[in-house]
Amino acid sequence: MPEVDETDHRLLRSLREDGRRTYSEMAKEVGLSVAAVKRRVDRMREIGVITGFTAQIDHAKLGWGIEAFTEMRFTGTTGVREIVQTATQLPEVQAVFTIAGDPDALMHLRVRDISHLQQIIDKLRRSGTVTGTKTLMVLGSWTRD
Amino acid sequence: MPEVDETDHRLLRSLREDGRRTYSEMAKEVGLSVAAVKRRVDRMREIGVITGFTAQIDHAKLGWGIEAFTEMRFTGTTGVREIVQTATQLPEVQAVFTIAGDPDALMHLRVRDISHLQQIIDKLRRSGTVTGTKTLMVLGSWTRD
DNA sequence: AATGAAATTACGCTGCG
DNA sequence: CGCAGCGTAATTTCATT
Repeated sequence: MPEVDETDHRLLRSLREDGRRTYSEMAKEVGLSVAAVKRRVDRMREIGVITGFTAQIDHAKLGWGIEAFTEMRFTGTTGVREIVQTATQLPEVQAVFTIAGDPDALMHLRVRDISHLQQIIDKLRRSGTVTGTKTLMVLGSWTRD
Repeated sequence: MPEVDETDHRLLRSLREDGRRTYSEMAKEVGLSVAAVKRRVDRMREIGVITGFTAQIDHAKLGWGIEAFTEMRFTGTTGVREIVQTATQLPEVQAVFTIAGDPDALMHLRVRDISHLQQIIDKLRRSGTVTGTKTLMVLGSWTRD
């Protein structure tokens, strides 16, 4: 569906590195005019290749220093929608991945400290049809870009 | 340590929702002048609360439709640095989390298709001192914002 | 120390060729 | 796609509390 050529990919890479980069900067990078770059970026937003822009935050500096992944298992009758809805209401849940096989879901959590983590896991366990959890504590992380 | 007040938090929320939001928009939101908003955002970048800005991409629309998490275990002699360095050289690796306990690391992967996934897992397994892997295939995901 | 207003520069945006 | 023109935003400076 989307025709995204090599120039578009270069623009994407540039915007992933710095989402506030100006069109004139990118125009120099790819050797096009400012207007052409804007049209390409606008188009990629329209077709949904670019879904948005966001600020990257150092959560540890805001006092949310603990990061964890929790694997969750549910009863056979539990639907995906319920899983996600339960989790999204907790601000500590950064992301929910539904999984093929075992476990049923993987949740990315951010909390202030260990007792906070325990509290959130307890909430998740109590919320409905959870049959088991296993939590992986993150010691360090690296993310592309 | 960063003093981040309630106004700063409102600006952070605003910029996480839309990283290209203008200072004048945010100024209206928080009831300050454009200059004051810019100073606050600049300051949060300086102290490292805001680490950058980035474009959000729909990788499926670019043909990278498969997402997975791979848990990895290593020999006792393997250092964290080696683990991360191995992974970061593969463009398919989106993120690496080193973990307390079992497993030793969790890798977030994006690939074009299943055979591509197999190929990457093979590469990871062969690269050094891996003693075991377990891969969780992502069926669906939800991310805050 | 942080703010607002004013002035300058740069950028975003649109229409036309 | 490039060019050109106009409007808007970013950025710096200065003055104020």
